[in-house]
Amino acid sequence: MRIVIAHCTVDYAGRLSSHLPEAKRLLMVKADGSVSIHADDRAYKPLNWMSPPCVLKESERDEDGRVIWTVTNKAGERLVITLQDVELDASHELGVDPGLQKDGVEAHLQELLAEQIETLGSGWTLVRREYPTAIGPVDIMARDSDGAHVAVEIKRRGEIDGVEQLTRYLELLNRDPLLAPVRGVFAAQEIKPQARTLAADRGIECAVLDYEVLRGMDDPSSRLF
Amino acid sequence: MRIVIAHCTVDYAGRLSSHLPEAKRLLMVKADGSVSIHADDRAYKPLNWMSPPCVLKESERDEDGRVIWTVTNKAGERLVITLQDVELDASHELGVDPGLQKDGVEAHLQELLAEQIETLGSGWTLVRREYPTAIGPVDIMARDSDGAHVAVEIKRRGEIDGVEQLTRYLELLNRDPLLAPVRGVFAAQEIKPQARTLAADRGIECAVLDYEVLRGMDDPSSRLF
DNA sequence: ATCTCCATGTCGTGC
DNA sequence: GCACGACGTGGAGAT
Repeated sequence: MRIVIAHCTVDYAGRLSSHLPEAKRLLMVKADGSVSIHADDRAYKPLNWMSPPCVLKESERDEDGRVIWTVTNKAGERLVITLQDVELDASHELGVDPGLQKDGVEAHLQELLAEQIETLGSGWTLVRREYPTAIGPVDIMARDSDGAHVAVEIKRRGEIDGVEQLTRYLELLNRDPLLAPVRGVFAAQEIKPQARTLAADRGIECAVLDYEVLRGMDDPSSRLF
Repeated sequence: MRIVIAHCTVDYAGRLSSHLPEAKRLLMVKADGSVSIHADDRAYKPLNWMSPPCVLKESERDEDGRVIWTVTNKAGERLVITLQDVELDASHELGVDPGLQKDGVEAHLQELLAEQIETLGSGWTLVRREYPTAIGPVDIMARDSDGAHVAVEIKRRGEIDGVEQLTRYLELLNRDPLLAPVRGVFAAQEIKPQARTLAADRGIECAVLDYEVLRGMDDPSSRLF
């Protein structure tokens, strides 16, 4: 990884056009060739960048001490950086990162809820996770205590688009006489009021999931029986 | 801005839990207090981060030469970084950035299309941009050559959620007897097949916009009259 | 503070 | 390769 701190101007032409007036900034060149330009605020987002795969060409220093970096990719996007007054230019070998281990995302919720489908209703049974349909997989397909099918859409945060998604699935599933009528359950750790209202309007039930409880139930050390 | 290159392990507990095993990484502390941790690949995304506003507390060096950074925010999210073998620790004053100037985003498309609404149909007239409704503004409200209202949703890339959005607007607008019937046009630089299919199913027309042409038409230097 | 929607979204995954 | 959905989405603007 190469870290440069310098005054620079930047022009990007690609999916849009953009320009950065001259200012002192951080330039980061990574081992995969990618380049990003950071200001002194916002942890996450660089002001400008080029994602890999891409190629950086560095010009000779001109009579005013300027250097031009031209970063291009296959799609014809182009990032041109003009540097001057370089304060820092450091290269460090970082090696391959072992990567981030995550816990608590939607996949976990789905796993836990599938194992404990009775959380949603007594006597309910799991048909399968990722139940395939023509327009994509339903997170969980289950049957209620009467044997009727229930399509469950799981979100970490339940918002309107999740309800729309489930609505599309239900519309399709209910066209299948072997399945219809299919009930819908919108399950999330948190459900926004607007989503709850829309769900009610569509005849979709809502269920708020408690990740800690689901995980606790799943944790053998916490089981009483 | 403070740049540190060091071996570190990272634990995050907040919206999810995550862990980074020990490896050499770049740590960036910005003037707004935000912290991000970068590996040597992917230009855009840090492995881990804490967005401002947040507070960084740095421990004393322990007997093994380790330092612990604890970054917390108001919401109770917590990022704990254990550093050792610090290779670089550099601070640079960057100042406030003048910011990015953009050209070619949805706002521009909307502006240009509003000026040239006849692109969508001969004899069409603009009612207004950002036409207000109870559930949010419609990008463009127009009238066709028969005087019928047309709601136009503009996207850079037309996907399903854009069609859903327009559908919600149309549902609402068509309840107003002073407006109904309201036609819908889904306009984008590129429309995904699934979105096109859904739009057709909902009786919504699609229009592919050419940004260069719209801009060219708007550019006084290119006008012939 | 909350809600909404855009984004050069990025990133993984399944086809 | 394309398409779809999740993301600690982030970030900006309006209510």
